[in-house]
Amino acid sequence: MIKQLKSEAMQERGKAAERDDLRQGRGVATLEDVARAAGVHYSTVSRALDPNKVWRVNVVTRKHVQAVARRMGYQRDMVASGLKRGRTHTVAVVVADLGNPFIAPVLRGIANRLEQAGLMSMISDTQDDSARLERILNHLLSRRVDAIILTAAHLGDGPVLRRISRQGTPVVLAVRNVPGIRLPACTDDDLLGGTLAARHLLALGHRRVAQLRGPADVYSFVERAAGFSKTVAAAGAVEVEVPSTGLTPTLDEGGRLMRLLLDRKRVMPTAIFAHNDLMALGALAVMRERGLNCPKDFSVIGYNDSPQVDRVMPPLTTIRQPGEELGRTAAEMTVGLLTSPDRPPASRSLAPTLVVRESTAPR
Amino acid sequence: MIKQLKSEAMQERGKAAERDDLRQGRGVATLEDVARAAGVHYSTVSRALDPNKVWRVNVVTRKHVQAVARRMGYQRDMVASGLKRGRTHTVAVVVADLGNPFIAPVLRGIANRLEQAGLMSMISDTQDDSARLERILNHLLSRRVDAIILTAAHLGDGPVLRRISRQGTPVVLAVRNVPGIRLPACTDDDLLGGTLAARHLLALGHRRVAQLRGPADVYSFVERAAGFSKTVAAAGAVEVEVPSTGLTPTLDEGGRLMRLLLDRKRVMPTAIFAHNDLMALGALAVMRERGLNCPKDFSVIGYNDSPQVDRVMPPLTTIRQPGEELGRTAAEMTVGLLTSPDRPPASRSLAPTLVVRESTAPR
DNA sequence: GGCTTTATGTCAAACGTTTGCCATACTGCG
DNA sequence: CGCAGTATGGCAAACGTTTGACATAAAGCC
Repeated sequence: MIKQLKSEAMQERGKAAERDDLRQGRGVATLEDVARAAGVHYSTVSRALDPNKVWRVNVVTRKHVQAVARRMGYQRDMVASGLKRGRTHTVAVVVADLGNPFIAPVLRGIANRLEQAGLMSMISDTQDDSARLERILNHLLSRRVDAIILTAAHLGDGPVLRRISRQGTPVVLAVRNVPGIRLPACTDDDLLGGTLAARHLLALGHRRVAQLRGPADVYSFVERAAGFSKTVAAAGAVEVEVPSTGLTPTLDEGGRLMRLLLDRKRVMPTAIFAHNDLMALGALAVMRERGLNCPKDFSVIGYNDSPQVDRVMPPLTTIRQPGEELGRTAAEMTVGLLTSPDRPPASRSLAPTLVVRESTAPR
Repeated sequence: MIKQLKSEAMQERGKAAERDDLRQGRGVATLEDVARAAGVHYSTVSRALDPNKVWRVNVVTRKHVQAVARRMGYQRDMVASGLKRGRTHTVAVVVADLGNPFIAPVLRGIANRLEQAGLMSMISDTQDDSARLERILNHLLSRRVDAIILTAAHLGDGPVLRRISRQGTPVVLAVRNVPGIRLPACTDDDLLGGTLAARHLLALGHRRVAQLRGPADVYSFVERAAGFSKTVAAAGAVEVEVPSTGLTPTLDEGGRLMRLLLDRKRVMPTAIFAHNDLMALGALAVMRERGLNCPKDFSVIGYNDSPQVDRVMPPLTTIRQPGEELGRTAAEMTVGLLTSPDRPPASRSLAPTLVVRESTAPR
């Protein structure tokens, strides 16, 4: 009965004010606009719309306020909210190269999981350059992103990452790890991946092999190289050295290394382990332009199982990294870190698998 | 002389305060921290660090403040600044599908241009779903992004876009246009693209052709279809209808349509125009699984010239959209819109080109 | 010397939310 | 009826920056 009255009174107050629904700022309603229209104080509106605070407001008032807010199309201003609460509900995702098709599933995994948690992802591209990375990280810090998922780490980035982390923004490493850093990471087991690649080539009877190496300051490639070399050596096979490593793990660099290898007038390998699919594709292109055939002249194995490499010519044998799962898990860890910052999630390493196609053949 | 004194006094004041450089909040310096350390009012710090306001502060003070700020690693809090100024220096880029390799160059073009203007890009993926798009747009609004570059528009999105635009956030259309909307757009000339595809097939002697259509509510595909059909009809050739259109322009849908076409026990086309490369690839996969050969049994032409389609089997004939340029131009328009909101940039339509490879052959 | 300029810094009010605290009114209880 | 207890809403101070308005002092001018 009393509630009834209350409600009616509110509607009266309401009507009077609703005529000029919005002040004419941006065409967006603020708490104060809604408050005026609903005939209550704006703090009440704030509470009525905050699931964690609704219990502070009477159910009748709440319904009324919510209705008015909905009608006016009120949307909480995340900037103001972010300033006050210190949470922007934004997670930055830093990638090395958006042009690498492998990254797409990772991003999808991340975005999907983050969205479930009400977080948005903000993607930036370092172009595999540490200086750019540092600039980007500073920028992100000043934007107060809630966390950073970094898939573009180089070995030398440790100090910067520690600084960022110390300043209070959680950092989660994905895909690329940095050894010795105390940061949760979700990566592929690259040592195993390199081993699988070597075993496959050895099993096909290859005794002279070579690697087209990715950047030496990226841990993933260091590990792939190590796993590969160790396995090759253990089998007593010989590894032919390519006199350079890729500056970036890209098509062009893969091509450059392949040319370098071919131009050395020395003993040739019969099989090649490219540190990622893009480099493998680059190498294949060079082979084609020199009239060489894969897998006849060279067996080639890539890494990542990027989308579409099953359709190139020849379909690429490769090591599959579980891209989407890596992304999802990294996002999962990030969410965990945000909800309970005290207990940081344990790092995880996911096992890659060998995918045999037609770019590798028995010797 | 006087300035000298001033400077010394400042240093005195400074020293006293610098001992406890930071209040212990987040490990980040605020204007007030810097002000205390430098012995001036925080508004002075704000001005000393704002290129547009430095003239308001004496050169000695300025140098001093800047030095202190640098030493303390001060970084302007973009959230607070955004709240006050109403500019977040963030541009949202909305894409339909990050898994579409064609989008990578577009994004690179956008990011590079925006970065020059001191803007960050925030990427989100609608998965080609209008409901998701609306949710995302609302979210972006509440985050007060400075502008939105939309590459994922559907025909039905007009009202939503108008609403967003009316509420004060500039929207620029890229890649996909929406006819009749008064929004600057930077798109490919899809009508021409469809025409080029048809001409190419006709020139090869094909008289029965079919289209694997992208979503009927995306203008790009409508245009491609129109350009193609018109040209085919004008030449007196016959267009075999596929009894469905792709729900999304993806690999799977391309495959589905191809199956549908093959399963109809009716007259078969000799050439196929897939509305994008992904759909073409999907169709090729189905052909392979049915033991059909491209280009022997069917010539196939795609659209976009996505990265890597020159390496698939058979290398894909396709219509090239200038992805990076599309992105760069859209970003350019956005920057223009932000610097002079009064005079909106004119829409632009870039011409596509035919890229002939091996998936098309004479009939 | 008294006057107006000009240069430079400080003050304080925003921006839109969030939230601890207070005021009020109502409830239940002896 | 008086009092503690509870439910509910308002008040106002933050969050960190920006910026118009003001204060102060020095400089220029007659």
